[in-house]
Amino acid sequence: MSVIFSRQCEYALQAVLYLALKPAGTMISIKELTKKLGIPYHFLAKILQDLANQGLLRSMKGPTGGFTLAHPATEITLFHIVEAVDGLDFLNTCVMGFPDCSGNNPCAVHSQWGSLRDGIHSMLVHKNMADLAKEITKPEYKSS
Amino acid sequence: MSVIFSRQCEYALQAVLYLALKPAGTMISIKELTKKLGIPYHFLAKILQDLANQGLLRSMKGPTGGFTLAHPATEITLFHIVEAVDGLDFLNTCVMGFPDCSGNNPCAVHSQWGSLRDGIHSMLVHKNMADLAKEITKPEYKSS
DNA sequence: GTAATATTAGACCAATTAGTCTGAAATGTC
DNA sequence: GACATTTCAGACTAATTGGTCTAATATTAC
Repeated sequence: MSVIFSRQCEYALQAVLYLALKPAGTMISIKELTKKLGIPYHFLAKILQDLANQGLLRSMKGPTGGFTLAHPATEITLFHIVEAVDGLDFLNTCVMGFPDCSGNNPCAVHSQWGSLRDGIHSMLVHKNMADLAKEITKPEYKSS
Repeated sequence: MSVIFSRQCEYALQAVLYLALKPAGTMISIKELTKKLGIPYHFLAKILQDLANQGLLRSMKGPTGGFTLAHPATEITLFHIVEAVDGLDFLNTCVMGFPDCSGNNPCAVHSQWGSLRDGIHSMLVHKNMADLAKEITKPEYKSS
């Protein structure tokens, strides 16, 4: 199975984007997220805890508690989330799996894959959560 | 861990390319491939058997036996190999993991990812094994 | 202070992917 | 025909990822 991002990472992207749509500082519970996004409760809990530990989210316990972005939506990019969850190895390793592939010992698709990969990299770096929030049309993100 | 192709698929790409460098019809044993490419013997055996069953390779038993391309190198593309090993779901599914993402219900990066994905798709379709063979500089493919 | 509600921590289980091993079947050489 | 060499088939193990569960801790509201 070819894959770009792990399922964990997909869930993280969905959840952070959901948070980005709420007024800054609004605490959102796992319960609400899991309900709106259809992500398994405990699995999502682990992912959010991890993001909180890495400083991307802030969390608070108790009723009225939940998660919220730790930084302005404009300052959180796709890159930050992917980096935190999946890591960035895929931007530096050979697409054909050669361990020694590099500029002076390139594989047969090195340069062509290189520019595609740069396109992906650039998208990750430039798209922040505020950008994404503007483009949302999906019903699962609408109303509370 | 983000990934484009599974390890199986990477190994398949490496092995098929190796075969493409030999004169058409030359039988290459798993032993030679595993030695030159550093891929675990029995694992590679399974992958090659699978490719043979799917009609991409031809195989023969006994001494002087081995594997060879079932079609001219110009007619085997990256696309064929990826399709046979990993499948092509990643070209049709949402990069953020939304099950209902589509043209009339797009996710926030739908169109931008769409063009990157098309670039990948196009590379897979247009690069055939003969093209790749021409660009080889890697030492593991040199000499016998 | 008590109860309700939320995250936190970590052990645990299930499914998929990666990799190993063994024995059988086919083919070429002597 | 005997033997060496190869693929073939399938069971098996190991590692990673995906997902579940339980008990503890913090916070709010009464």
